[in-house]
Amino acid sequence: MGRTAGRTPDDTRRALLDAAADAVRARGIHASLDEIARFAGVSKGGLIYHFASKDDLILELARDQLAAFQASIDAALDPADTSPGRLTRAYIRAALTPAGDDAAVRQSIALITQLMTLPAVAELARADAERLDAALAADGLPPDVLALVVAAADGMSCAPLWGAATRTPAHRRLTERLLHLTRHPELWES
Amino acid sequence: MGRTAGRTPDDTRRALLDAAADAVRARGIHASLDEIARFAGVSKGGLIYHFASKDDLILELARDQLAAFQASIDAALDPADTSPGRLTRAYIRAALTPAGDDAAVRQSIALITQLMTLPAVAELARADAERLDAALAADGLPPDVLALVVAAADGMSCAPLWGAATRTPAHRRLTERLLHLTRHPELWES
DNA sequence: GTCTATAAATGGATAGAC
DNA sequence: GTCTATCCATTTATAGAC
Repeated sequence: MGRTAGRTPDDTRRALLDAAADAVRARGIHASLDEIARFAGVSKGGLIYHFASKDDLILELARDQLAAFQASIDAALDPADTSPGRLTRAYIRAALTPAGDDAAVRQSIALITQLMTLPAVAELARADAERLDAALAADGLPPDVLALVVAAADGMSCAPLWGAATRTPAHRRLTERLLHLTRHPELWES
Repeated sequence: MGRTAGRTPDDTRRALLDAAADAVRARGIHASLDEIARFAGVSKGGLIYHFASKDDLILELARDQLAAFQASIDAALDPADTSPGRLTRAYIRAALTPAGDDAAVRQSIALITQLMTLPAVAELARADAERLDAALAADGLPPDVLALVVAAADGMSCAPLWGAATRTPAHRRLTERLLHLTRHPELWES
């Protein structure tokens, strides 16, 4: 008894994580458990059954978001591309192209900054960034070119944070130019 | 009566804004008024005398931070430099060099993201970014070069947000390279 | 101009019913 | 497996003393 027809515990958990993401995006990290729970169609008590505390919920949400970004990098890997810089190209595409419904991926940057209010999340994100940096460093590009390309991609993907204009022709051209540079690093090194 | 010896109302206001900045950096946007007030050496009641509400305090703090960043750009303007790109170079220096005690300027990025939880602050920051973008667009550099250089500077200055490594040799080299590019835009345009 | 005391609201978490 | 009811801590904001 008690099981709501048509929703498994995993479904409920998924719904709660999604609701938490929406609520935090909209209201910031202080979105209340009550708000999140109602948004997911459960009660506050129901939420607490699935996540032991608010901190626990936020930490799991952070894990979920970081995993989603990594998944979008993996999805952007071109199997036919075996040249140096293939991971870097996937990173650029994942960070800058609104592929699929990945407008969400862009927004998740703003979300992560909210989640990082929690020290445990900050540490998780730091470790994740370190892992990614190491992988990129081993991607076969000259360090100077890698630094430029990653910085530019990060800068463009952060722009929405400030409400700056994005998806302008200049930005699209720049994205292409960065991808081109990873294939011809000598253009920058020379 | 009542006036605490040796501190004018403006001094108190300044102390409260500084304390709020410290508290929000340390504890996030949910730092309590009580905390902030004690840190500034006033009572909660004293704080509320100077700022009508917490939202008011946060909004004024955001104005203060944006003005400080603009001031550091102005300070980085080279009077002897009259070539196209002089404002862009000042922007790069302000965003990337820890001049003076401007380690605070770097940290203020993380602070602003916290403050943007407040919709009024988000709007303020958006308008400020728009103003800055317009000024940079009128700086005389080819749009493609401007887009690259600003994106790369933004990306490097955002890196600490993720706890990523910063001030590495590669970053210092990249900063110099970006400044160089603003003086020789044909290197990228060609 | 600043403080104390307190009101009023909200949020996180627990206990136990169903 | 989920909900209701409730407790307790925290927080913003007010009222009024000094």
